[in-house]
Amino acid sequence: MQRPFLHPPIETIKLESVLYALADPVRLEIIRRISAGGCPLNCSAAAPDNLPKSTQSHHYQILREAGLITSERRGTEVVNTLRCAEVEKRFPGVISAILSAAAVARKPECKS
Amino acid sequence: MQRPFLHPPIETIKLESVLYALADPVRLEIIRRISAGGCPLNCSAAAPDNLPKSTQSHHYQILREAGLITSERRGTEVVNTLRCAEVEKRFPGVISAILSAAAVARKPECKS
DNA sequence: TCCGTAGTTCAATATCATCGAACTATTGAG
DNA sequence: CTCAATAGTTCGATGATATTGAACTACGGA
Repeated sequence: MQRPFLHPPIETIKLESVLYALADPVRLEIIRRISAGGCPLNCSAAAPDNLPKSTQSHHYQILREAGLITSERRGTEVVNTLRCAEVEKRFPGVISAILSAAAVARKPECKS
Repeated sequence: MQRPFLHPPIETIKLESVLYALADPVRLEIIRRISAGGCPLNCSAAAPDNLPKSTQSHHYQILREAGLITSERRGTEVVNTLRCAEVEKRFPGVISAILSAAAVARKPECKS
């Protein structure tokens, strides 16, 4: 067993950390993909292709520590889930507005 | 005359840059203060006390380049104004949600 | 003209991000 | 059980960015 992932209690997460996590194009894209798919995604699926795995790991760690995702080991892979509802309750409107803006910024339409 | 400040056209500003600018505690506080006051503020007034001026300058530059404020020289001081309306039009809900969250995060109630 | 105020620029150091290489854990095949 | 493949993690080095003191610029007032 590897050392388990740590997920901060929702009431301890900081707005600055959430914004910081989402300020990176790669991380914003990860969150956007998980959100668009509507279901948990493993690390490789959510991250852009051709991105080194060590860099991916780093980004997932930051998203986790910011309180935006939970990560769970499922056999050989790690499944990541948005903590949307919790975050939305703590910082109302923040995530939803950012996700809408990110969706528009990408394409006129996306089957999402 | 010093070299004038550059303000990006609103349609060119990037969501990531906006989030990045607001992800820093100092910059978030600056924006919060200008917003709370409801009127333009000079650099020293909006930034936390005891922060070196060179650091302040740096933060204002980032806020400007992100498209969040306009800066204008008025005699010896620089007056900073939020571009809230424009930003809100470009990324609906983003700034307002973040400002609300920041206000709550600071104090139970703030006259804002 | 000289001084004080407000802010900028520069250069040095400290902090953080990226990525290849080596490693760990788990699953499935033989 | 052993071997190999898959999915991620950890480590170390390098490059980028933040912070800050010191020197500088610009303006307004005595």
